[in-house]
Amino acid sequence: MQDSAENGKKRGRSRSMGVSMADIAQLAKVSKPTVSRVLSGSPLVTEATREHVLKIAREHGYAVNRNAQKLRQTRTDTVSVVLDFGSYRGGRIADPFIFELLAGVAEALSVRNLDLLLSSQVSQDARDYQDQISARMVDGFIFLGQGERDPMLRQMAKAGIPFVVWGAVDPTEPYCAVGSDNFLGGKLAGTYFLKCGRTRWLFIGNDNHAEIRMRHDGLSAVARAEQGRVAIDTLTCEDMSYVATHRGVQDYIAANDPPDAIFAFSDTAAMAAIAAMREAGFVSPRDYALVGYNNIPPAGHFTPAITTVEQETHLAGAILVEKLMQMVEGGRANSTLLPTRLIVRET
Amino acid sequence: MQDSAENGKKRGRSRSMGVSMADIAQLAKVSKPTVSRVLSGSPLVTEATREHVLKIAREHGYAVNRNAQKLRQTRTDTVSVVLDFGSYRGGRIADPFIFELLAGVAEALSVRNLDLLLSSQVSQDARDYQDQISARMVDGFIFLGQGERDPMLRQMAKAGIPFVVWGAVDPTEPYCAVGSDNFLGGKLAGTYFLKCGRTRWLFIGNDNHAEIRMRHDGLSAVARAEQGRVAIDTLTCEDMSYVATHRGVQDYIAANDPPDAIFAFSDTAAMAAIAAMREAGFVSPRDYALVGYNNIPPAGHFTPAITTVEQETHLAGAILVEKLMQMVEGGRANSTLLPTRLIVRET
DNA sequence: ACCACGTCTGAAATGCATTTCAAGAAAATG
DNA sequence: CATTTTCTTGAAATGCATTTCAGACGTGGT
Repeated sequence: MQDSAENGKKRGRSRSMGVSMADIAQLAKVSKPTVSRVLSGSPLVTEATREHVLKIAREHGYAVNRNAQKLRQTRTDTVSVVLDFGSYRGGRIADPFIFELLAGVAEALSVRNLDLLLSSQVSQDARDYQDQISARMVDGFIFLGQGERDPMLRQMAKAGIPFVVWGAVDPTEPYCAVGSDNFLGGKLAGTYFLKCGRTRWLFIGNDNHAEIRMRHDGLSAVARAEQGRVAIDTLTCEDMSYVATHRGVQDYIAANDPPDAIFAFSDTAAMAAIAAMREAGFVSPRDYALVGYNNIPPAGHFTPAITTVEQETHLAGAILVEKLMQMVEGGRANSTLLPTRLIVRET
Repeated sequence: MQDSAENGKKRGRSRSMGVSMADIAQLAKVSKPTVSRVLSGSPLVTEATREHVLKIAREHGYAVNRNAQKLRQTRTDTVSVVLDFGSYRGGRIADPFIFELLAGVAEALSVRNLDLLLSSQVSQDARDYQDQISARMVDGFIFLGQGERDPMLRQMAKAGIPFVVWGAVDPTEPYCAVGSDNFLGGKLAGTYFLKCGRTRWLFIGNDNHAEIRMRHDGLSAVARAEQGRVAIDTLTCEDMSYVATHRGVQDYIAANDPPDAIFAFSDTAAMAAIAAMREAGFVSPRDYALVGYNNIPPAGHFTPAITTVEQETHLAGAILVEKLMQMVEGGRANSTLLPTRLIVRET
């Protein structure tokens, strides 16, 4: 008693158990390897055999057992996408940007016929990711936003775990990151502020996040070049939620001179800033210039429309997947900056 | 030559191949079943054995091969979440609501230690889903939004494929759906319009989508009860994107008397309507009452703030997963309406 | 007519963990 | 002390597809 085909014979038919390749082989009067070859599109079978087997397989609604398949093969053709929902759920703010990014990745994976395993339970321990590789669950990881887990990512890179990151591109980091040119993004915002003649700038964002820090640096660089003609201040909110940002701005303008330019780390944060400023009687663009980040769909339709730095999510997904697969196949992949530009909206 | 442990012996050690359970068993001087029991937390092993094996396993970074595991077991502990990114990408509108729903489902799955396979490549053929079950890829499906695929869902239900749907709850359908009480949602909007003294209502939405049709029906029921005191019209846009809705409303008000109340199928659509109306000189709430749907985070911060029907995404996720697992375990599950209420915002 | 070579197909080995069944050891009972 | 239970543990069978390797069949060459 070896194969389920024989089983079937010995212990009566349709046991409500699924059919196996052996069953199809028997029915088609060929061997398992032949069925396997047909189903995987191998050119080593005659057209006649191929059609015959295919017909039988279809008739019986047979589908290759993916677990047996993956067990035998080395690759899993599955990619884990790690997305920290938690950090977005704070204050019920699901930034649409991340969603678009996810859609971009999903699309790119499906083009290559790879499965997408979505991890929402985010671990800070490199070992957990190593385990998933060892367990042959996935071929690699795509991190959407590196958040504050840089040290872990370095460790993972050292361990040779294939992964790519959407986020800050820092050539000194040992891993492959793809992202917009955050430093340039910051400079674009600063240049825009100068063009609008603004001199009291406020940066909203948390420097613990590498992406955001680089935007901050870009903005600061422009300010510094003005040699004292521009004052720049920073507001770090408790978390990245709408609510925290809203409160943060309220508190800020209660305690300080109001800024005449605000650069927020995201369009969502920009919306929060707009609301808080309006409550205090300041409206953009009359009283202050505003720049957000991401160019999420509502940004253009908000009142006021939000000037913002665009991120190309579709392209991002394609590149992330491409880089990851390079690594999975044993190659190296280097970080990439995506085209980054300012979308000016002056209602 | 049977087990990889023996293999190891015969063809030299660390072949850069992963360690298997047999290896751990050998190292720990126990048998494979014992290791298996330890790793699956079976109570049939002594505490001493457990710790000893665990220690060795950890030392060697061993993780159970999930493919071998799933091959042997019947369950896959994986759920496929089907989400038609495509239909949202039209016009680059990623409705944050779907994202929140996804987050809710992801959270609920992770609580139960189930993996989430995200399918973005949406098939209209029931057989493709049957294949995924036959291939032991997943235990069942969660459809986020039934869109226009009702017939297929019926077929799937008949075939006994375990799945649940977020969307319209229709007791006459043979499958399990979870969703807000769309009819009630429509009635709430109508009642609100009456309270505001509005008499020329416009419904924006496509009746091909069951959810939306039911909202329409709810609204119409209220209008009908007014016996002619209320006029109600419908605007069906080309697709559900922001852009199409915006253009649709523009065209509508160019050709018709402007409505004094608008009920839009989503908050995103509501935003589009607001923009189009404003361009024509009408502002809410002065000139017209507006009700959206979903209560997405920006709705409360938009100008004007959007009155909307709330959907509880977190609860939705939990219920969807619970129902699905009931079905996977062979039980039946019946459709459920979630609490549905109007969030009134009058800026 | 015989050998070489190319094409197609099949038997057996392989990847790895779980489950069943039975046996051995230890503890409880008479 | 003999015997019945109760725990622990292990050997072997099982789930299923892919890959390697060797064999079969047919065709072109001499």
